[in-house]
Amino acid sequence: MVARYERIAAELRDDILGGAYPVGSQLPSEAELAARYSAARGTVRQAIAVLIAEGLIGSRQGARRVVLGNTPSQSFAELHSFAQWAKANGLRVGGRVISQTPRAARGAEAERLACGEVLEVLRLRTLEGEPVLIERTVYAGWIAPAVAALPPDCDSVTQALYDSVGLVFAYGEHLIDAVAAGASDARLLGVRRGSPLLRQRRITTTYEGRPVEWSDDRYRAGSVTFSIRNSIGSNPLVRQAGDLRLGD
Amino acid sequence: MVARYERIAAELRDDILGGAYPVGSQLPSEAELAARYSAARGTVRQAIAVLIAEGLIGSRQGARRVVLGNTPSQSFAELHSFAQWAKANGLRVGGRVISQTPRAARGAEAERLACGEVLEVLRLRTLEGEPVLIERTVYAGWIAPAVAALPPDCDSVTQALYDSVGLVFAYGEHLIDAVAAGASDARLLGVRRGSPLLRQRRITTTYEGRPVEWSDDRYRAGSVTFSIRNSIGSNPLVRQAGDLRLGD
DNA sequence: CAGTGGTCTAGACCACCAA
DNA sequence: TGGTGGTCTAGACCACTGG
Repeated sequence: MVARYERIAAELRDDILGGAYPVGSQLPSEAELAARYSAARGTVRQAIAVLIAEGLIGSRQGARRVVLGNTPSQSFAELHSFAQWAKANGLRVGGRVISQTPRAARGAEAERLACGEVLEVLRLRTLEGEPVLIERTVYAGWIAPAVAALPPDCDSVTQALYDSVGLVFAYGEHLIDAVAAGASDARLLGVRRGSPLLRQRRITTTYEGRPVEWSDDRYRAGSVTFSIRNSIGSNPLVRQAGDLRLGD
Repeated sequence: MVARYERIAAELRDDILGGAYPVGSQLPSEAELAARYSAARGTVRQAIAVLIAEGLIGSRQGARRVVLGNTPSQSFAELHSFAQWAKANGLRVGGRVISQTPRAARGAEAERLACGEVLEVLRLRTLEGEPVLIERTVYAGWIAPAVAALPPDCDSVTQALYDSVGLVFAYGEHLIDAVAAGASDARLLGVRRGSPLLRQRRITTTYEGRPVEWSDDRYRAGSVTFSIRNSIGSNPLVRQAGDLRLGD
């Protein structure tokens, strides 16, 4: 069951990506679109909110909406899983578990993951055969057995945990910065010690807000880039969650 | 004139940040909130969409909404301006222009900025007196005169351009990755050559989608962190614009 | 000033989750 | 099965942009 506004959004998106509305041009008014699609104004607004959130169009009170871009942007949804992101981009992903260690929670881990026992897993991930990512993931105790039961060459942990125990990685917070490669980072990724790595630390929770994992992921410089689109203004449907923070 | 839904959102936000609804707990139903605030359901939903976009609460069909976090998150709006972000965080910002060069657009610049003549400005920015950021900004020709007229120690270019010519930096796209410090980066930031820098390349446009600037900003490692909150699921009001990309 | 998007209402039906 | 959030409608008024 695809919602009406989703179909309208899809049509408008195709029009924009297809060049019917060039960058800088104006979209038809809400009233026109409502008539064209025989939908209520609210439904059209919902469709437009989707495109605004994708960064394709801009909006402000009193003026016609403007096309800002014509490059498709995937949602951050894929950011939850390296494997799913790679697959969506048609890339061959691989990897293996380097080490897997049950231990007591240390420092802030106990609070962050809301548990005392954790499972630490170190994985090396490859893209098109090249090592690009080191994942140091700490899983909460309650999910540790399911993680430990996975095969060491499992390509998508997210998918595997969904299939095996129905776990959904629903929400995430990500902290992104740059760090120098340590000795083990350098050896595993095949770069020199001290060379720059893009670090993404994230905490993931279930739909209920229960913490699942805390991970420190380090990408080889040049292998991947984060992309964000934003806008100022008071339009609440546009607002992005995220900001620049002080260094830890 | 503050909208009704903004005030409702503010009240709910205060309740969450104040601990009235702990992380993991459930929010009242839409019907309850509508009654409490004497507002229509749609208005309450709009308020809730704000909090969802801030990453404070999660939502899915059929289940009560859940509190996901209780740390305030500024919008990406501040990401448009280093000075405004710093000010919002109570930090003292400084900086100076290192060089300023009018020249012809090179390579992809002409297309990206939709102009032939550009102004390249190199700035060093400081936070609490410490150098943390190098900005290499290329301004489109049409705004170059206004930029050139700014004082060399101008703290907020965004603010100054708004005051002087009414220019608004309305939309932005940001590409974030890690690079090694080059010779001049290292000298200006006071770090060793080859040490990791967090790079944020961005293109900024007006409300009309007209490109204003293209910038390559490099932060000293450890000085700042990007933070992003996301969620999976089909809720259109939640969707974030942004994704992980292949290296350039 | 006309046109446009932003806000708000009141009500309806449906899909989904949990008990 | 009852309650909840997701979708959709039809209409109203207001704030703002632009000529």
